[in-house]
Amino acid sequence: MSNHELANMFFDIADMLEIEDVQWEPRAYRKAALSISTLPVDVKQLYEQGKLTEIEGVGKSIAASIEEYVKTGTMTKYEKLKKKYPLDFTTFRKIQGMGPKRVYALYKKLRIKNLDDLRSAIEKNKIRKLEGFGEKSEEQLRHNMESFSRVKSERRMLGYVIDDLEALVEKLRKSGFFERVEMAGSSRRMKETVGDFDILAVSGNPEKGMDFFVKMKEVDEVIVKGSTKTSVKLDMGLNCDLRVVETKSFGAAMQYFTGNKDHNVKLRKIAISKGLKLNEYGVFRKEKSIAGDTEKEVYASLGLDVMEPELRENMGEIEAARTHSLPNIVGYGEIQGDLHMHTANSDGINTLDEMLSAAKKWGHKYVAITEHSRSLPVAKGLDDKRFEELFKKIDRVNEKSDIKILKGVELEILKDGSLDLSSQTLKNMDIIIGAIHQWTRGQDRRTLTNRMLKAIDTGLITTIAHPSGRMIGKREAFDMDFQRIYESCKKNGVFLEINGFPDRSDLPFNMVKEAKSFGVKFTLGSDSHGVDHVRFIRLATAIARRGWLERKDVVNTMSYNDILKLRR
DNA sequence: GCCGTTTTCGGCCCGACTGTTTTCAGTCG
Repeated sequence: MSNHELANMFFDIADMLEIEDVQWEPRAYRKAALSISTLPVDVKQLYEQGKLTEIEGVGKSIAASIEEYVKTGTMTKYEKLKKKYPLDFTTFRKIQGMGPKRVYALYKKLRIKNLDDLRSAIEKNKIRKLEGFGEKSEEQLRHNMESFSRVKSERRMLGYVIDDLEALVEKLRKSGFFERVEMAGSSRRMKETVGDFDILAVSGNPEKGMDFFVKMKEVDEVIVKGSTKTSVKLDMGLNCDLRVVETKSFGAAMQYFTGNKDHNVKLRKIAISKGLKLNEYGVFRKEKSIAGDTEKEVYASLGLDVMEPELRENMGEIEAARTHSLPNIVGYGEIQGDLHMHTANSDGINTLDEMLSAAKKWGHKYVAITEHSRSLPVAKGLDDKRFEELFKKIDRVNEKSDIKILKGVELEILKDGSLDLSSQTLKNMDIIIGAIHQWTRGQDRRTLTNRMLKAIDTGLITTIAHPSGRMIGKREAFDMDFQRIYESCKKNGVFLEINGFPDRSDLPFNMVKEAKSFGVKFTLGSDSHGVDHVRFIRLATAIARRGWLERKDVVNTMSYNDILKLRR
């Protein structure tokens, strides 16, 4: 049983209840389904720990359904409804324009149960004759069914698309049709994956502006087009919404479209409690607008300090804003160097010199060169002797280079928690990044946790590389007792890495926030394997910010000399 | 069915766009 499967069942229940015209319950089931589908851990594990109702939107009744399903493999509520509506909701949901009501209308009138039925009905032009449908609806279904356009806009890793997105915004700015263009949505919050892209603009001539937008070469397909809202599919596969608002509403709109959803819902409830109304046009008392041109004003009207976009995840920031206790999160410009980089000496593709000049161009004052160690042969890991040679070379370069190099290693933590190089070699290094890459499959929670704890206890490691081990879309985080690891890191003065390589984005921001509460500090690394990756330090910084880290929590805000002292 | 700065009962975000409608329902974000 996977989270995905369970979430789909609850989405199905929501759809079926909506057909039955049940009030409110569909919303509850959808909310639970959404939380489950984005859960970082296995639901089954939460069930075993008796923590099901800690999931947002899961109460007594839904928890009981999950329990039933875990124990018996069936869910009575689901089965009962499904008997009445034997339809492939999961597939239909992926087709734009096929909501529950239309799905049911097609079933009732044409017995359409699945994609094949739908396809054949469309081929026979049966749908256009139905009440409530017409020729255009049928054409649209034909198109959306074939392209599955909603599915094609899959979540993308921000690190791989953000430069293109920013270039798109810049193009709109330069078009002359807009007075102002800004990025909003999850990319403004610097979320590690984005499902679509929101742009906000002010324009004296929105029709012309929208015309320009839909004709851009980056646009593959127009989904809807109006004078205030236009949605397109970009050639990179992401959907993109452009909204045009008036200047007096710009702050409210930025607030509204930056989100996230839970953050906004909470704000709106606060507004209601104060007798106000909050929407994308402003804050209103009765009909009168009392705030709207700036985000600061909007938040202030609700009794809140304004916060950085990265914090707007409903993770306590609203409470902190109310009590004026928001963190002063680390700035992108405060990062002085990169503490995780590879060159062609191990599995990178560029030379030391090439990496250095790319880092210098980025603005770094120092970088740590941290090649893999010998027990990772796929990455051409170095043994003691080759490290010795590499460090001699680095010493020579350091003498005349204005960008400084820290001598380091990404060191294999072996199967039993011992380290991959002699302590003599390690003593000559400035930074030692302990990493678990292999032999995890056969290890259970206790074994893996102890392996990590043993490595931390050696007192030789500076920081832990990509600590959770997750790979977005490929692999879940390690099953480890992270709280014990945080405690041990704090006790031993070992840092945790925030790895900015998009597929990793590790530690994840919610775990960063938790680790910080244990008093742990962090190193940021791009994990660059080539000059194109140097920019990923920005993503690592974004995760630090989303995890509420301040300047003092981040080692990379220190100078080269201070980091050297730290090691000693 | 869930949840608590409005609450253990009574609310639950709200506006844009589309197509098929002569005033609105459905879908989406």
